[in-house]
Formats: sequence, C-alpha cells, structure tokens
Amino acid sequence: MLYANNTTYKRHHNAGSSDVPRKPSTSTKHQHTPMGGQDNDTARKGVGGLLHGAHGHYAGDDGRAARPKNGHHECDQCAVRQYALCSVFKSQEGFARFESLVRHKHLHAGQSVFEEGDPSEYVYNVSEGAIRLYKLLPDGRRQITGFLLPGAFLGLALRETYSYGAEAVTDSHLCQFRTSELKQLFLDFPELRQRLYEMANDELAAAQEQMLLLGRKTAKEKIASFLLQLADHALNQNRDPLPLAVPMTREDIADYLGLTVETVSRVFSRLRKSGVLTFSGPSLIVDADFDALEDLAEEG
Amino acid sequence: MLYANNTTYKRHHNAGSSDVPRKPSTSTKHQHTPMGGQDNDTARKGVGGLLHGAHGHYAGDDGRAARPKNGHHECDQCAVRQYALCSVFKSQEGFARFESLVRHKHLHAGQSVFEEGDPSEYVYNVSEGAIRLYKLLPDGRRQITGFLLPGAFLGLALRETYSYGAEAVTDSHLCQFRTSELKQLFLDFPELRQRLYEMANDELAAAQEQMLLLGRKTAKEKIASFLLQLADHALNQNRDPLPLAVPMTREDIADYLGLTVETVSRVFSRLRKSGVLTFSGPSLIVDADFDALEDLAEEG
DNA sequence: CGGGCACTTGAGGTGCGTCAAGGATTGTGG
DNA sequence: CCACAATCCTTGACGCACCTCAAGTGCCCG
Repeated sequence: MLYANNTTYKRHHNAGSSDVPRKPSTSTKHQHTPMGGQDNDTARKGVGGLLHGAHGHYAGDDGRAARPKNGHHECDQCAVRQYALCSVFKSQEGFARFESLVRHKHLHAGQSVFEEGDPSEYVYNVSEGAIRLYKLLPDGRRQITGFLLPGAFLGLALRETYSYGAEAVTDSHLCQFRTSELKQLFLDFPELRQRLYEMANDELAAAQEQMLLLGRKTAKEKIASFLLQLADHALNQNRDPLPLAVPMTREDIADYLGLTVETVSRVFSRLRKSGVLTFSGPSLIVDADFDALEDLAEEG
Repeated sequence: MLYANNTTYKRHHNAGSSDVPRKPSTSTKHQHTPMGGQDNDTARKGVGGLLHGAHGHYAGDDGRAARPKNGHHECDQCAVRQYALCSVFKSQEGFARFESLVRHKHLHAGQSVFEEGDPSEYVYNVSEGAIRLYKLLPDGRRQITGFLLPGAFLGLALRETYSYGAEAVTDSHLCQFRTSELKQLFLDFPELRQRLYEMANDELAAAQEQMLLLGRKTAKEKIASFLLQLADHALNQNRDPLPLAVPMTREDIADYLGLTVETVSRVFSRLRKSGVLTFSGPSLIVDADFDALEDLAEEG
C-alpha cells in the first residue's frame, strides 16, 4: 500500500526545443488506491519541512488515524480539528458559523484539486491524505513546491487565480470554503487572519530552505535533507521516525528536489549500499543512520 | 557607481569535504559606496519578482529619488510612505503612534542588517536602497533568496530567530521597529496584519516561482527570467525598462540563480554576442530584445 | 498470465562547475 | 599623476555530477 500514489499531471508535449532538459511524456490516469492495509499506514502522513502539515500536539493516538473512512465527514469527528484552521473558533457559535460554510470533498489519488491559473474561488483545509503543489513550464518540466498534509491549509494566496496546481498524492479529504466567505469571517474573527498569517510565514521559511536546497545542494545532500524532513515530520507528530515511509514516487521526489528519477534512484541505491539506509521495498526505509544523513545534508 | 555593492558575508573555510561544489574563500570588508553619481542611479531600485519592492503607483517622479540624502529622515518626507507598510495608517493619530515606534537606520553597502539565527527582535521597512536575503550552508555555499527594495518589509517571519541573513547591497535606509511593539499594534490596527499577510502571500508566490527556476530551468533560462524580473520591476514603477541596470554583482546573481559567477558571465556574453542584449559596462544593459528573452525564459 | 507502471541499473553525453589566467575599473598612497 | 592592490568581470581548457537514453526487473491488477 505504500505505492499509494501515482501521477496525473499532464505534461505538454513540445515539438522540438533544443537545449532544454528532458520533457517527459507521461500518461494520465486515475487510480483508486485502497486505503487501510497494515499499520504502517501512518506513513502516509510522514513528511515535513516544505512538506506542510500539523506539527506537534498530536494528542493521544500514536499516529494511526482511526477516522471515519466512510466518506461521511463531520467536523466534530475531524482528525485535525484540534490544530487545523478550525481550532481558531473557540466558541460554539463561532464554530457553527464556520462549519456552515464548509463543504467536504473527497479526492482519489492523482485527482486534481485545482490547476495553476484557475480562479481562486476556494480555499481548503487538508484533513486526510496528502496533496502536492506544483508548477509547470510550458514544455512540461515540473517543480513540486511542497506537499500538504493533514492540518495544512491550501490556497493561502489571496489572489485572483491560483499560482500553482494542486493534486492528491493519495486519497485525500479536504474541507472547502469559498474564498469570499472566508474573507467575511476575517472581520469577525481576527484570530483567523492571525492564524493564516502564521501559516504563511512558516511556509515562507520552508520555501527559503528549499531554495537553498535547490540552488546549492548536491543530489546526495538533497536526498539526505529530504529524508530528514520526512523523519522530522514524524517526530513532530510524536511518531517514531523508523520505519520511515516514503509515500511519494521517485518522480515526485525528483520533481521536488530538482533532479531526475534516475538520479534519485541511484542515490538511494548508493545510500543503501553504503549502509546508511536499509530498505524494505522502494517506499519503506526500515533503518537509517540519521547522524550520517545529517552529515550528508550539510544542515545549517 | 553601478558597482555599488560588495560582499561581506563570511564563508566558512571547510577543511576537506569531498564531493561538494566550490567553497569560495571570500574576503570580508566594508566599503562605503558613494551615493549620487549620474542619473542611472535609478537602477538601484531596479529589481522585481522575488526581488521585492513596492509595485505600481509610483506617482509622479520618473524613478529618480529626490529624497533627503542627508540622513535626516522623517516619515513625512519618506519616499515610500504612500505604499509601504505605513500606508495602512490613515488617521493622524494612528500614524503618530506608528511613527513614535520607528527608529531610522542607515546602512552602508555590504553592511549586515542581521544574520541567520539572530534573535528576531526587530522588523524593518526598507525606505531606500536594496537588501539581499540569503542563507548559507556550513561550508559557505550561499543562496540568495531575494532582494528587498524600497517599500518592502523585512522580518516578516514572526519567529524567535531570523531564518536568514540580510545585508545591504547598496547604501540603504531602514525603518526599524521592535517586533513586540509591532505586535501590539496588531490589536488596534487589524489592517496592519492584513497588509503583512498580503505581503507574505506575495513573497510566497514569488518563492514558488523561484523554486521552479532553481529546480528546473537551464542557466540561460535563469538569466533570461532574472532580466525579465528586473524589467518587470521597472515597469511596475512606471519606469522605462531600458536602459536596464543590473546593480548586483555577478556573484550575487549567481547565488540568486543557483549558478557560478563564470556561468553567469558566460551566459551574458552569449546573449550579447547573439544580439539579444547590448551592454554598456557590466551592469548596464542599454538594449534588450525582451521578446527573445521571454522565449528563452520559458515563462509559463 | 500479460500488460502497465514504478523502479533500478548501465553506458554514454553534456551543461555547468572548476581551475586558471588575464583584462578592466576603482580606490589608495606616494 | 602614476604605480598598486583589490575587486569584479571575462574567457579558455578541462572535468565531473548529473542528465539522457535504453534495457531490464519486479509488482500489481485485470
């Protein structure tokens, strides 16, 4: 079940440009990934850094989500209510007003939430699953700018159109709001804006860190940093970083780190052969020498 | 005067790591750059994109700043008051309260505003000059994450320490506020937070664009995109994009685009030889084929 | 069991980094 | 006014990290 994702973004075929890197031709399909499976299901949330999600305060359960999987979503059963945007509404009536605006949306792995350039009519809160944000060049080259995890907010930019695309990496659940209605709420709930502001700041810091990675780190350092992000996110949720699940495909990782699939694969292999990582299948790392990874990542 | 900047960030020498790119050894010095000079002085503000500044509404003057250069700064003479943060204070007493908190700081080219890890006691508004934001790896590799221009806000991230360093590219003037005091103002002036939120969002969108550039564009595309950023910023200030000044050094450009000095220089040369650009000295472009640049940049 | 997809691995090419040298500009001090 | 030192920029030769192309393996699912 760790192969729980696939790619759906379309890459425009581009007849004959010259000195530009590979423009992949990619198939388009939707694939329903069965949820459930064994317990390392927890992995689905395991990302961190530019990979946004709720941090800390993962009260109670050890990371395994015992949520309604039947598509019947209610806010009072919501897994992320304690720390998502919703947590701003302390009072009963405040929350009621908030809840009245929400529309629940379920997405299958690979489905698009919105595309770059779409009018930004809605904003979302991720309550289950994982979303990837990406930007494309006209010839199809893709840069993934981040992964969103439960508790993360989607659509921050209060602009007329989305400046990036968003797709479900795995089956996901989103709470949808009209941008205009959310703005109304700002008037009565200044804490809401405060909360969004903090989130934007966190994203900004993460984005700067990612620029450093993209512009100045080697492939090995990028992979090491990425794995540490995954591990840190697990720690932030009070989960054990081992075994470490890598829910996204090699292609997603490559597009996130500014590499190619082959390079990602090769670096993983080299880390495995040098004893830093032990794999159990391509998307599950059962052992990792985090000290070695930190040296490799040149953190700081 | 277009060589109006230098580098001051320290690059740690790192005895013997192996497969890591060049770790430059850089001198440390402060250099006072005489302001004034001829009129293409306007160039000092010429940046855009991740290069933040005030956009639009550059009422009146054609870009040449007729500001008090005598260090005696008063808010009511401030060049950016109309569109900087200060503009949220409509009322006389509101602004008075705001002004009472400000402390004016003048920086010479190359001087540090703060370094990564410093406690974020202050935030700033840029009223004159240009600031570069950067992050360093332990071995000295640097990534410039953005340039700040008049009207831009510095220190957005309401975190305990700055997550990046900031240095003056040219002689600059900043308005300094205590973070704690600014937060107080939030209570009485919700528009202030709104404004900062919008700014953070703009930066975020720019950061994502820059990630696309860093992760997926070729050297030529990066340079072309960069020049278009410069030109767009000029346009946003109602200035003619030609002649186009490039106030930062090749090293700054390289560290901004994830390249080396030599590559930056070579690409400029190639663009010059192919007739896309015409230079008058290394930091002034007197003619540019913007259509060609847009093709090269793969904008989209 | 067969086709599709993700992943891996190898062989070879290249864009850009590295190393090195030289030119242009500016500021400094005699 | 002229060495000079210090930067910054440019250019060439070369090498390598990563990309490209291609073939093969394993897994999943129909």
